[in-house]
Amino acid sequence: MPELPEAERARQILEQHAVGRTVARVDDTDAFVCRPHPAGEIDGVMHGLVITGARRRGKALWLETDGGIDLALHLGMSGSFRANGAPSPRNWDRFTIWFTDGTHLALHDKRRLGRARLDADRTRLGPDAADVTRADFRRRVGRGRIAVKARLLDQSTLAGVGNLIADEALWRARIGPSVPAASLDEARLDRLRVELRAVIRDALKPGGGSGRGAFARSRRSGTCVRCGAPLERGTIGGRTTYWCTAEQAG
DNA sequence: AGCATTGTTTCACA
DNA sequence: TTGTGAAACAATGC
Repeated sequence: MPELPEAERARQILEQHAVGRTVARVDDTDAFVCRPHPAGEIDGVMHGLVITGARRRGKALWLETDGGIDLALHLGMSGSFRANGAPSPRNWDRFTIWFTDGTHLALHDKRRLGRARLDADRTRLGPDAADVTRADFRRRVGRGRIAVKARLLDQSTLAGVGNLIADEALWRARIGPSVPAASLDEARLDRLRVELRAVIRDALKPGGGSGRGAFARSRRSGTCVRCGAPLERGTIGGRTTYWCTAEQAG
């Protein structure tokens, strides 16, 4: 599920169930999720620290502590947070923080592509896609021979756009996903930014989500819900991509 | 059985 | 050196 909107919801869970609490113990025994930390290292560092903030940039999440150390958390492809839940089946809780008040918070992640690590490097992360400025968007997205969709998926260009939101925004802006990023003029870049932000805004609403837009219905039916033309399917930027053959020709 | 999956990192190559 | 694309990563669901 996780793209920017899901990451923001996850951040709110952290805000509600972690901020203000003191860490009693951490289960960091999943070596893959906690890479490169050996088991016990995060636990040792976090023990006794108070969580002072829950922050997000794009899909990257992190908890701030009164020890000046950040705990970075990433949902990967299938992660979510469960507060005070019953133990999940098949040990799908990959990382758990217990607090001194008896509550706990678990990173539930079937595929184990989620991450928990200390002092992660966020310097190469671009501006958050939800509030990137028009000038910034033009400069960062509208460059290079790379397909515009691949550019949108690059987290150092913009932070937060994933496969579904990229397809949805390009469809709404009527831009072909494979056109070179630098071939878009300012008007089209502005249009893309407006639609991208609208997609994110809708997905942040209650009942929304990254795969709940109008284009998601087209994707299921194989037909553009706007014009009725068949959708094309291909691979762009390493991800399966759908687009309308009539409206997104160029 | 085989293929696809809403993400990131690493590696090869131009 | 920089930009680009493909493969690898892990596990599940169809």
